Amino acid sequence: MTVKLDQLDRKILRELQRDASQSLDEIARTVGSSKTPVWNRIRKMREGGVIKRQTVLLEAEALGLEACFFVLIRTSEHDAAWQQRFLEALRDRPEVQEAHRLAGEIDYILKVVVANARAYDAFYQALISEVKVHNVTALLSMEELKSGEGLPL
Amino acid sequence: MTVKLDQLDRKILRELQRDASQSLDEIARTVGSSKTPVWNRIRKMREGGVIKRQTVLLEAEALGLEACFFVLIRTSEHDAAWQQRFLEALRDRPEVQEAHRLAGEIDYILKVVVANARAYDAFYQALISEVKVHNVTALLSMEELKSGEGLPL
DNA sequence: TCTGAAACAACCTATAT
DNA sequence: ATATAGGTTGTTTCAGA
Repeated sequence: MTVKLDQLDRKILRELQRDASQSLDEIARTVGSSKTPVWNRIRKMREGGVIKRQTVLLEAEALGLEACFFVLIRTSEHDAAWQQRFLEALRDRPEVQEAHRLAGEIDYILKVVVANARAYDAFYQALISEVKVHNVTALLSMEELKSGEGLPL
Repeated sequence: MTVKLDQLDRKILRELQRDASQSLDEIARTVGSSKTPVWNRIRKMREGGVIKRQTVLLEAEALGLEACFFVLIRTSEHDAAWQQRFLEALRDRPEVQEAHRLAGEIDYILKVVVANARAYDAFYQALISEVKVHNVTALLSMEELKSGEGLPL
């Protein structure tokens, strides 16, 4: 089920990551190939799940989302039922941009994007009323220094 | 310079975030409008910077990037020159997917994606040799529970 | 696998409402 | 501000090498 990627595939992915609105002709030219092979490779990488989806990056501030928090969560509950409920709570909340289960002292990290501090508090209250957590630390982002450059190829 | 967004704009953005490969016709149909207005609105949102760019989301594992770390950094240096050098170090490193300056005890958080733990150590050693930092804590992700859903509209 | 070309679909502009 | 329509560009398929 693993697609093998050669240098040409990686060049194509690099271009797509940089600007997915380019035409096949443009991509073919910059990677030094022609339309059909580029198209076939893109199709295969889509089908093989290497390319998950095509999307747009939006300016959060323009949408009135001016606060970004990283939330560190410790829990005492580690049973399957609790995990399931926690997972569902995260999936249900669109403010949660990203969630990871961690190794070590801290059990989870979330990236949460909301309108303001009050909206974060509403999120926090809702979350802890749904699932029991031992300790929560919120780190407030003052400035995004880097983002959206895509994976290194 | 701020583009005002109405409900139709937001519906269009929701569709674009979900799947930017859709045709104008499809989008127009699902948001309950027709091609020309949808196209004009997209153009305005592009020009106004609401839509930053169009890209593809890739499967990191398929590219051999199997380790994801969140790195918490404390520093004692807070002068402008240090900040500048730190910023440049981050921008130069493609492993750094995201970087934020924080309020509070912890000064910075990074999201770093690399092939494995050894590659992370190489990154870490390179970083601390370039800029002086007081304290670094790395949180290793065991599992990505949520990502790439896009901003809430 | 790639090339080239033909068929098809979508984009973008202009014009009109 | 939205609809209709046509020229232009881009995508997809299919021969053949």
